[in-house]
Amino acid sequence: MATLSDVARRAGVSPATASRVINGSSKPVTDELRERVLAAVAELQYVPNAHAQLLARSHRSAVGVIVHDVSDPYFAEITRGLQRVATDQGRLLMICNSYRDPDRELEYVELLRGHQVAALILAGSGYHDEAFTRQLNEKLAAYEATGGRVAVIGRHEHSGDAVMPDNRTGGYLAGRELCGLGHRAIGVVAGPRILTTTTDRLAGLRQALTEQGRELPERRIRYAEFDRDGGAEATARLLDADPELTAIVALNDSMAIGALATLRARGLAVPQQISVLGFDDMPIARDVTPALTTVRLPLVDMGVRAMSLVLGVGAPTPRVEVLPAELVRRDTAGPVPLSTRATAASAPRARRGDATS
Amino acid sequence: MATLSDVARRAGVSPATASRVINGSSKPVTDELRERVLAAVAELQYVPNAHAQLLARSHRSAVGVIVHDVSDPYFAEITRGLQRVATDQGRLLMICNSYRDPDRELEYVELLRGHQVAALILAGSGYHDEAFTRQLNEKLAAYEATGGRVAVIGRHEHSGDAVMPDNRTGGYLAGRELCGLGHRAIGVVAGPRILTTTTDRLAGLRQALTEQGRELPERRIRYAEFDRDGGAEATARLLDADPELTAIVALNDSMAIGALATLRARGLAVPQQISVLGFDDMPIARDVTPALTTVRLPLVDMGVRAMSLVLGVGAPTPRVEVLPAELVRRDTAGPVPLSTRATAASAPRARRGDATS
DNA sequence: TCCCTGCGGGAAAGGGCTTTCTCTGCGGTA
DNA sequence: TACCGCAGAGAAAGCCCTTTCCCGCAGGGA
Repeated sequence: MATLSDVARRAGVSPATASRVINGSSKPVTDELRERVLAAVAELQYVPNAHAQLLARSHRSAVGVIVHDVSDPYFAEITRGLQRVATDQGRLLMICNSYRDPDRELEYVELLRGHQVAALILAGSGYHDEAFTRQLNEKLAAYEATGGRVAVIGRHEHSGDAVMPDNRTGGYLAGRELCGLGHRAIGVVAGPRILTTTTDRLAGLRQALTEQGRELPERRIRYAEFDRDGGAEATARLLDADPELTAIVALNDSMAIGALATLRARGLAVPQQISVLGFDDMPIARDVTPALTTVRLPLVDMGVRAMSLVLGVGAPTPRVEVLPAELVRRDTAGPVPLSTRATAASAPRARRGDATS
Repeated sequence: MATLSDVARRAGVSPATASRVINGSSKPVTDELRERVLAAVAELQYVPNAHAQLLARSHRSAVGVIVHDVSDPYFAEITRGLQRVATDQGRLLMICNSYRDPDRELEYVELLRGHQVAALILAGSGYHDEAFTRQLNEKLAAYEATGGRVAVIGRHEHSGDAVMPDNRTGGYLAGRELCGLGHRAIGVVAGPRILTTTTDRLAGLRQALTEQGRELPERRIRYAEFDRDGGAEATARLLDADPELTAIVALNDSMAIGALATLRARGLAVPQQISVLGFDDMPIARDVTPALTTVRLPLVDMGVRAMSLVLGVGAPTPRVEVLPAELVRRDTAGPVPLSTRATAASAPRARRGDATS
């Protein structure tokens, strides 16, 4: 690879001058030398070594992002928001997928710190795990002590700036909607119980039901992976245990899509025989049939806010922005069937839950 | 930020020794010194400066990837394959989204070169654009001249290693299937015509129709963005111009989903009144209703192959691996309606194509 | 006893760039 | 004419690591 001194030699100037031309330094360089340098750059196909630059420059520019999985639409939307602001400010983003593995999350904090990022954004649910939370906070604190900025999206564990979707109210809205439609036997297809997102949404849901004098017993909750297959499988288990269910709340849209798949495989009509509610309102929610009734979260906006917090001026006290959840009525939630499911014929048949495959 | 010499000073050793302990060098260090260094690292929360490391180490380890958009399921799947191999070999991936902007693609090649990546993978369609192709090839050649490895996925423009989905045969399969079902009035919802992926798929489709003595006139093709909204909009335009259509081929699944949305909005039953075929078989294809009949591409495998090519031993002559396309029959393609759409009542009504919103 | 060997450790030379500081030479002022 | 100031260019000091090279020392063989 050609280096800066190669360029300088070829142009007959010092490396200092070459550097100034290439970076558009404020220091003036005569046009003739400038031309010569530019010509040499073109001839040698010179590209500056980014590591050397970053090492030599004192100021940090890139921003590190840790998400569970960018290809998950939930995070894809958040990332879109992050990108928008970052691009506007000429920042590069380094995005890492933790795949919901706490250890990997910890590793990535180190890695990004090692890459001298100016700021760090952690998006995704927190964990009910004391030891992990403490470790993470230590690492974040160490990073902040050296001037790094940190913001989290959707997790409580960090004491600094945060953008929080109102998961609890979202759960509440889902519960209230279903109660309003007359449902009593409501099952929940939940994400991993170790995630705070799961428990927050569940708490809101439970509160709504309790207020209406109904209940949400543990036996009507199934925990699984927060994805399509997890939703399909959890729905199958739920139905097997309790064929009387008239509604299912999935704690995110991916799971809801899995739930719809299982219901379809079992021949249960949505929403005539059973209602389904999702959560997040990812783009695909409107394209499934029937279109998914769900709780919308302003995902892109969450990303925008978080990035703005972290790139803007710091605040003496932590800022927490809570973004509201909102119910989006589409076609998967309807009134409770009059006969309360006298027609639950197919449930026992399809025991194996093969919709998951 | 603490530096290596801070650690060394605190441990009372030389930076060389500290470095050896931290990196697990092959050179032996006595246990006592090792302990002291490790203690200092912990106390100072030391994290090595990645840029300094990369600069000091001669060998390059990271791999650069340029895709159109990771959050697009097509590329998410490919990326999954890339990741799998890279992780196995302890390589870091730097993933960049070009958002189908050729200039951005060029920029990212430079950027990644500047970051000293060991290899470069470009995934996504090529462009029918001489000037761009030449520029890109120059840049890639310059990179390869300095020992970089390059592989492309799904584009012909580079003369080196390549992994190619068999787009043409895929298009052919789609066409043959539709012909077999008796369709004659077939419309195409296509991606941007500047993309080779679009033209390759179209070519295969056209070949199949021609073989069956049918034709695919330009007026039955609509070009739009390669995404859901593009598909919805193109379908609306197609239907407005030609209400006699009995089948629509969308050149990728996202567009197919948009097409289904438009058809639903217009009250056209799929597949009873009109058939729809997709392309790619992204995961969501089986979850829409009716489940999408589509042409499957082995996306994950494409990623695996490309990464293997680029990390394995080089070959004197370029290797091109063509991966086969395969028709997946689900529920959106059916026989041509007997009455050849006497019931096309709703098409003129919904002129505005408001399903796109 | 002497020399050689090998082990554990440090000194120092990069790696490629930015940026401060220094130097030269010119035009302008007193 | 002597001096000052400044524009424009270069020298050199880092930035933070890794790794080679070298040195001192202890142990073993002759």
